[in-house]
Amino acid sequence: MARAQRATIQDVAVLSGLSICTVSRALRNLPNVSESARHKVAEAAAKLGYKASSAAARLAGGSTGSIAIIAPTATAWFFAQAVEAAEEVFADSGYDTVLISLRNKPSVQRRVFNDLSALVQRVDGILLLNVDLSPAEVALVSTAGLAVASVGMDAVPWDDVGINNENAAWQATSHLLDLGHWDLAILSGKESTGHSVSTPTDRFRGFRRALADHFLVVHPDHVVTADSSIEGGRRAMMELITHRNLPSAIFADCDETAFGALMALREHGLSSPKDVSIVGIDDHPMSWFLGLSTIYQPVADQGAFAANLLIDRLQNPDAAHEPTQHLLNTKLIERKTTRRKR
Amino acid sequence: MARAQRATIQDVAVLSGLSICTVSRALRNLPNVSESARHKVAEAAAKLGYKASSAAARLAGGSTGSIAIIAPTATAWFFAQAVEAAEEVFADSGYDTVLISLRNKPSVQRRVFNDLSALVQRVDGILLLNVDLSPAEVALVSTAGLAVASVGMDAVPWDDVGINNENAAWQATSHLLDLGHWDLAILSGKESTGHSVSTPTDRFRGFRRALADHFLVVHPDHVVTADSSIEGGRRAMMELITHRNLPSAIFADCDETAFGALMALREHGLSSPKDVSIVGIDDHPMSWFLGLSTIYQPVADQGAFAANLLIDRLQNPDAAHEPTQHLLNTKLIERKTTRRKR
DNA sequence: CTGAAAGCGCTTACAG
DNA sequence: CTGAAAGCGCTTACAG
Repeated sequence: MARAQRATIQDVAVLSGLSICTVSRALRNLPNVSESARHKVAEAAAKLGYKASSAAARLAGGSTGSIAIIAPTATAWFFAQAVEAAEEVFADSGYDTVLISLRNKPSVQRRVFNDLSALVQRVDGILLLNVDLSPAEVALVSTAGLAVASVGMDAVPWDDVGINNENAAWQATSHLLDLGHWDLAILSGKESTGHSVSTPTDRFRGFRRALADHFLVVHPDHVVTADSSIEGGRRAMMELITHRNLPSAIFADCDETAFGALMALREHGLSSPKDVSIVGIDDHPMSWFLGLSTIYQPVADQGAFAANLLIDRLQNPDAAHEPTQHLLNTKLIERKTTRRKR
Repeated sequence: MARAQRATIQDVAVLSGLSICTVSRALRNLPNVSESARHKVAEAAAKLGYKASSAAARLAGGSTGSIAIIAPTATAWFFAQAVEAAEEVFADSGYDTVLISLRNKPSVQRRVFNDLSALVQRVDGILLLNVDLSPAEVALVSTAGLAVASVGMDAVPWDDVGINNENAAWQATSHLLDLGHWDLAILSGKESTGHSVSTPTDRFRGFRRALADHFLVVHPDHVVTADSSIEGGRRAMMELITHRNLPSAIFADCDETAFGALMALREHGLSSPKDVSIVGIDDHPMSWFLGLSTIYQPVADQGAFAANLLIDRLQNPDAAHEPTQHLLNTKLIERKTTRRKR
């Protein structure tokens, strides 16, 4: 099976009556090409349906036309959203997106970053989504000579976009407090082991600050660790119900944790908001369905925004530029799982 | 920022004391290389941490080391699962995966398949996930000179893996019938407009056949079209409740449709299984949570299986080979939304 | 079994 | 503003 014969830069040069080199420059919008030459080249290229060979371009030192997205997993709702949004931005800018899932496994993460020098030659940039990097890995990435951007990462020497996690948690907790609850528990995300993702820490901090604003302190018994999943939330809630004591309101670190909590409640013949108010963070589509009060965060927007920052760097490689952090707004969505304490 | 200096095939040749050409052959496990040469090359390559430049290999006519996954969308639960499973297989075989989402837009699909000749030079193979292709597109793909495999597609000249949709629907419907229900409605997926995805048609057929097995026929009023989403299911169920009449049991074309139906029920002060039994297809993680009876289908397995078939073709390109279709088993999971009619 | 040579299709200095 | 030449790092016939 022969592959379809494709036009080469040579064909464009012949048809336009110019040299390969001028064609190359014209096609890449480089300076020092006359308007008439530019026009002829564009015309010839269009007629031939010419597309540069990315392999040849890459080998000769040009761009690869690909951007890698590295995510802790590709299946979680948050990441699927962010990945698709970024992919759209990349595709519209003419880039292929190479998807790399760490599959929530440290061993895979280790392998990916060990082989970074191999990846570097295959892509022009890397978009990191909430990847918990060690300082060594951060250094590796930032010296790889690629454009880099990320979503939801901290203290990192490249552009990042995320939300203010402390504030989001503060909003959620304050909502509970404003409803008259003073007996609060938190189902808290696992502290990260790396150094570039501090989401759980920040959210806990927001919880504590909201309490402090009401002259309340965090009760150790009312801090239960749950990995951010339905099952994790269910387990944490079970623990709270059976081994500790039920507070009147709960802040769940994310919506999926809240779903699990709701489930555990039901298994014990309890329900929300009757027996306990619950608020999460995310605004997962199922939250609407389940009537979960939550803090909305724009997920696709974060992916798209970071992707656009990356494209900007790629297009203005030499523009001097300090790493920036962009925080998108979150918003309380009151539904049915929170109500006034009585 | 200079990219890290990488070892080339030249370096390996010098260190091993052999020619570039022998190194190339040894590295690719081609015949006509002595054991001792193979050994020396392996050693030198390991010492240098050598990795072939995929750009150079590709340009010279070798493989690209990439495989494209094309999916209708990357955000739906089903596709996120299948994509991650396939990505794992590809990564373990040393391939990058290029993710292409059609974003559920015909215009994007058109663009992707128009530009197929450009994509062809960037990847060694294509994995299609439930992509509803026109005959022209099928022809385009199958003559592209690439390895191709798919999930959930029909009448297609390459390997496919899926489930028996007619049987799955039959299982679901028979479950309802076995519980004594004879007054059934179906929330049916939209008929596809292309020619290579017949999931909705097959599922409707299974529904009809199960009824026929009990000497029952499909009542037109009890066939409601719903696109496979929560919102679609909700709308369809609303239609059923307000403009038609409520049957005693419902087969929803997929779990997300069933979720929407459950929601509509609740909005009307009704509930399942009290007022109506509901069964879906998928075994979405939320189904467990909501107690939805459903037909389980292995999703990650389908993605992984198809990915492996693709890798096989890539590794044995000349093995004569008829396109095969592999059907994985489905299984009824009884939970709380279905019960005996009274 | 092994190697010298040509070439894949671009880009990058370097002259003009 | 334009072009001839070299070279990116591989693979593929073709000799030996």
